[in-house]
Amino acid sequence: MTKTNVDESAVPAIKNEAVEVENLHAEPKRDPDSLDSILRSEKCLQMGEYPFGYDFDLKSCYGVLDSGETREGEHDLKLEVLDGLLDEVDEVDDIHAANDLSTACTDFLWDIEYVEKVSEFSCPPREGSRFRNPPSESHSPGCSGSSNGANGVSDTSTATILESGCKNDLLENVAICELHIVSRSECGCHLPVQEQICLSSPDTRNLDDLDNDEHCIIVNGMSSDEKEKNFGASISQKRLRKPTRRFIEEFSKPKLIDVMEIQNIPTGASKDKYLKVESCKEHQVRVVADQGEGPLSGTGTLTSHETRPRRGRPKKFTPVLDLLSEDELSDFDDEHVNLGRRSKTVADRRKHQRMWTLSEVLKLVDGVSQYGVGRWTDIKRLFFASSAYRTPVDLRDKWRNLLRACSLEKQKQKNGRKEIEDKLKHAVRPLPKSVLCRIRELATVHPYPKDRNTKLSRGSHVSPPTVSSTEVDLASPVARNVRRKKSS
DNA sequence: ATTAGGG
DNA sequence: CCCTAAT
Repeated sequence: MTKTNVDESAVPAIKNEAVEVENLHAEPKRDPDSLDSILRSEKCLQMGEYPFGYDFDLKSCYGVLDSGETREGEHDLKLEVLDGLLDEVDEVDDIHAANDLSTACTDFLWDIEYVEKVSEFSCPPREGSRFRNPPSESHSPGCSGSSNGANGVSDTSTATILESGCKNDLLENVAICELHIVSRSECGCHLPVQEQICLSSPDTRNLDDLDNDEHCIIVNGMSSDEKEKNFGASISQKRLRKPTRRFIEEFSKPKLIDVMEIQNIPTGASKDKYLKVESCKEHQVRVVADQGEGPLSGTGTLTSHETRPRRGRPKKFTPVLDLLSEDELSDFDDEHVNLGRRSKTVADRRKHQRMWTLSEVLKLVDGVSQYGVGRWTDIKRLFFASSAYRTPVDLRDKWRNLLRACSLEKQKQKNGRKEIEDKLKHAVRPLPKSVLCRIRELATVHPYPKDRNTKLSRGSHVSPPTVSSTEVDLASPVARNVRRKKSS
């Protein structure tokens, strides 16, 4: 009896999974036929009715997933177009946001269902007739028992969960569930995970030079083979409950760090994550609620679509809980969990870091040369319109850092001191000399507010009109009006 | 809402 | 990168 029961709980999981995959990759409004039926069936699923067979759902889902060459090519087409437009619009973010929204609601319902299942785990299925599990279509390997289920999972997942210390017998079922949760996170349902795959590809330099937008394209451009593989895997995994994004983030962290270290990308704040995970051993239950608000993106460095909502400027709040995105839901949880200890550690603050690519720096330099220092909003509008991350403040911060780097370089040239050499060596990504040059020139034309006095005093006289850089001259009409704080 | 400055 | 104060 127990056996059948497990099977049944697996079935809706699979269906749910499939639907989510669909949601993830097809922004609605195309192909009313299959999509509608899927959505409808999803709805029914939530209500506990299964008018369509398991068979049907799988087929339609696969059909959609294969959309590459079938009649549903429209989906891919649209995605491609979107990706192509990345430089102009931010729609991709919206898409993913939409997905989050749609899945969040489903998950809410699903959680309820899940609780039911667990609570009557040992009881014979009362509503068993609803679930059909045609052997012919069974894509789920070893769904017949808990141990089998665990075997179906990748080593990493298993290790991770063991690491998390799910030793409690009472939690055994939960543990199984979590195995699948984690495995799901590695199945490529979430784009960031897919990106890991991409990032492990050999050509690191290229990635570095690419814009993050371009990352996105790469990710979406994954060969259909890989896609199929991933989705196939995801569908075949039994999953009882979708993890919160925070959960995924925590437990996939080690992998991210591995990738980063291979690439020599400094992990920065990520180290804190380790500590956090460690501490979670003791408070398993808290794992879900107590994590940062970021999606699997983690240190945004590796993310493709990063929808990091900036804390400083919260967009309009939607009072209705059901309408909140998953991130916001997590935040909501956080509010309750954190009520007691509101203090935020440094680790919490610096969770989102996105490495500045060379092209971004160039854009920034261009922007400064055009607008001058201080009009960060304008620069953002003109040069970083496509990157939702990078707020004007970020630009300013980056510029500050660039200047710092330049001055460091200068010091090195002046007196080749060892300290400075070391500092430069440890610098994350030594900037090309040309860029450094431009920055230095701009620095003299548009001195950064704070350094203004020091620079002016030390450099005795700055010669404004003597700028060699061409684009600065081109932009000078604008730049000159800008923010020349009279040095009183 | 934007910017500067500090952490 | 985040936060806060000032504008």
